Amino acid sequence: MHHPPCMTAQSFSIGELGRRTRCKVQTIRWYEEVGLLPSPARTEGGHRVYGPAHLARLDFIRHARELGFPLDAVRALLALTDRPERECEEAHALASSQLAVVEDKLRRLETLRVELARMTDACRGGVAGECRILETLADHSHGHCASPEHAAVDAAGITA
Amino acid sequence: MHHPPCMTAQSFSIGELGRRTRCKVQTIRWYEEVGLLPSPARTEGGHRVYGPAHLARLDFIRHARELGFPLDAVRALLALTDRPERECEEAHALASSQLAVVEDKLRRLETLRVELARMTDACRGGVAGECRILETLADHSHGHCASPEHAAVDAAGITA
DNA sequence: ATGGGACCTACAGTGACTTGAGGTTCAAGA
DNA sequence: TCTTGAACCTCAAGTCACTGTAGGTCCCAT
Repeated sequence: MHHPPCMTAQSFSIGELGRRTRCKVQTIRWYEEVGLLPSPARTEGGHRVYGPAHLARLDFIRHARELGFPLDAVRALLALTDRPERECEEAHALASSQLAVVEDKLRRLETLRVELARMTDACRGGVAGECRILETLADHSHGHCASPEHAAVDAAGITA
Repeated sequence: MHHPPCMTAQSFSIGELGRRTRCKVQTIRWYEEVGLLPSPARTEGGHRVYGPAHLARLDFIRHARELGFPLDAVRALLALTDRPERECEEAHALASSQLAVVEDKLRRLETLRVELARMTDACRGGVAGECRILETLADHSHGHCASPEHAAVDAAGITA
């Protein structure tokens, strides 16, 4: 078990970068591939070598992703940090639309929680033929209340 | 503009089934392909013809999906309805694990909501270089509190 | 007979990665 | 110096639950 290679304060390997950002190595490589993270320098043998700028940028990306911003929004936010003289209206718009998305999901998940809780509560064990859970699922007139056009939308997904 | 074809109480087309279950036609075909919905009879010309049993089964599937059960769970639940003499323990286990998933997501989304609200609140307009939103995202020591091993897990996804 | 909506198959694309195969490089210990 | 084996490399395919497209066929009211 040896220590990580090329591990200084200024320069580190992809594995070390992953450790510092709680990000999988493959994910880092993928962010590079899709242009979120600039291609780093390489060793003679072809291993990636990162510096503090990469670390900061990846931290930014991870934080934004953890808040549920889709990659396109992350890209737009990164572009803003690269041009600090521009107005930050766009950042505000992206953040508040993400807030709206999250609030909407909270409302819908709460509805699901209530129905699931009712289901599990009603089931008193026994045979599948008499199971309340299965009955509820089979009930044609179940009480979901999404608007028609958004009926089946993303209720499974709830993807931030 | 003609009325839907072969549209009786007992037998109907894929389009009519979709209308009755709020389910897209392609999705129905896909459920058939992956074995959730049995292959229906066909007309001479090859059009699918469904009956009440298909309608009931698809309603069941849609309802379970809307509650966020993954397809494998839906498959297991359907298997139980097909064997009503078996114990419903499994249904109970599936429902309560789904409830736990939803509750976990609610907790995490609430955390996100608070942080996003704080961010948008703090931003008072101006130039990107001074934007609170961008600063917060860039802040290395941001206050997310997920456990280490679940840190970046699905915070973007929040997939039910 | 005709027009055109509804249907058919087959395949590609989505988001955001994850997993796998198969091979190469690096650094520590002997 | 050599060996070991974790960490690295590329490329390709798989995940989930669909959605969308292309190019054709069928059905049925007029």
